Amino acid sequence: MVTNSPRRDRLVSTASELFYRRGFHATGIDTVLAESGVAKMTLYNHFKSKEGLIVATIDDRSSRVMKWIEFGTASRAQTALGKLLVLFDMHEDWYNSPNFLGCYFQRVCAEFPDRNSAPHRAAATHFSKLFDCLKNWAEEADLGTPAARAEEALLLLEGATVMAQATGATIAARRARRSFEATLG
Amino acid sequence: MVTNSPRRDRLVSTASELFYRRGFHATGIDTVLAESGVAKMTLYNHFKSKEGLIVATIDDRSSRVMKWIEFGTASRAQTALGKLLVLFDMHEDWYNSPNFLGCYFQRVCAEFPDRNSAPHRAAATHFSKLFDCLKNWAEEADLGTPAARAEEALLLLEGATVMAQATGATIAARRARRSFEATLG
DNA sequence: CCTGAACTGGACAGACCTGTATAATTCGAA
DNA sequence: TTCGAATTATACAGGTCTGTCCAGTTCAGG
Repeated sequence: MVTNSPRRDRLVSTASELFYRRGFHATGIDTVLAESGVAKMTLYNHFKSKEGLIVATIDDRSSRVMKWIEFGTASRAQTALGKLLVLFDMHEDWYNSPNFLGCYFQRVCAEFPDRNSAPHRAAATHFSKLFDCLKNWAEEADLGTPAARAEEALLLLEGATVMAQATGATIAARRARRSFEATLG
Repeated sequence: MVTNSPRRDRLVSTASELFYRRGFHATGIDTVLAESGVAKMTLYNHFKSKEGLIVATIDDRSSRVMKWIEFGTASRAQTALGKLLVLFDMHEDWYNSPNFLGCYFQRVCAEFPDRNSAPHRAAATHFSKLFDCLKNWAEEADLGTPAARAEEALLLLEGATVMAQATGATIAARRARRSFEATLG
C-alpha cells in the first residue's frame, strides 16, 4: 500500500472530479477506473475499499483548499483582517466559475450523514482546519473573542456556498461579507 | 395516479424518514416498501419512478417546514423582527434534537447537483419559499432593503445548519443570530 | 540478463438495484 | 350481488454495484 505513486495520484484526482460532478454513491468504481485508465486491482492495491478512495479524495481536496486559501489571501491582502475579508471575494469568484457545484465537504457530510463514518469524519477534520486558520487570523487582527469571530466567518462562508449552489445566487458571497463586517463592530 | 390516499401518505412519510437517515442513493425502493408495508406495484401506481417519490418527499417536507416556521414563530414572538430572531432559536432547538442530520434540502442539492434535475429544482423551490417568508417579515419590520436582509438571514441559518451537522457545534445557531442582529445596525 | 514488485485484463461471484408483468385478492359502491 | 378500482404477492428482466481471483505482462534496479 504505497502512498505515493502516479497511478494513485491519477485515481484520486479522477475520482475527486467524478465524485464532485456526480456524487459519491452515484459514481461507480468502474467509471473511475475507465476515466483514469487504471486496472481495478491497482485501485484495490492502493485502497482498502471505495470508501478508502473517497477518504483519500477528501484529504487531497482539503490540502488543496487550504493552499488555495493561503496563497489566494496572501496575494490579495496584507493584514490578517484583510485576508478574512478577501476570503469572501475569493468565494464569490469560485461561485462564478463554470464547474462550481457546491462545497465538496458539505456534500460528503450530506451523503455520509453518520458522524462516525470515515468520510464524514474526514470532512469534519477539514472544517476544523479551516476554523483554526480563521481563528489565527482573528487573533492576529486583534478581534475580540477570535474563536467566535472564526465560527461566524465559517458559517457565513458555508451558508453562502449552500445558497450559491442551490439557487445560483452568487451574490450570497457579498451578503456574507457584509454580515461579517457588521459583526466586527 | 391518485394524489390523496393512505398508502401514498405512508410511502411518502416512510421514504422521507429513510432518505433523511441514510441518503437518497443509499436507500433502495425495497427498503421503503418493506418499512411501509406497501406493495411495489402500489408505489409505481402512485409515482412514475423513484425520483417521483423523492420529489414528493421534498414537497411534503417543505410544507411541513413552512408550517413549523409559521406556528413556531407565531407562538414565540409578536413582531416581525421578533419572528426573524426567534427563528434562529428554533434552529438551535432543532440542532439539539436527537435525530438531527442536517437540512433535508441541502442534502437533496448535494446528492442531485444537476440544477436541472427535478429533486434539485424542488429543493430550490423550498429555499425560494423560505426567502419569501423572510422577506415579508423584513418588510413588515421595516428593515431597509428587505431582500438583502432576507438573503442574509437565510444564508446564516443554512450555514449554521451545515456546521451543526458537520461538526456537532450546535452553538452555530447563536453565532448566526448574533451576526444577523449585527447586520441590522 | 534476472528478479521482484507493480500493474494489467478479464472473468466472476454475489449482491443489490429499478422497474415490469401477471394473476389473485380485497373492498367499497352501485 | 355484481362491478371495478385499488392493492397484493410473486416472479423476473436487465442492469449495476463492489470486491476477488488469477494468470500474464511490464519494467526498473541490481
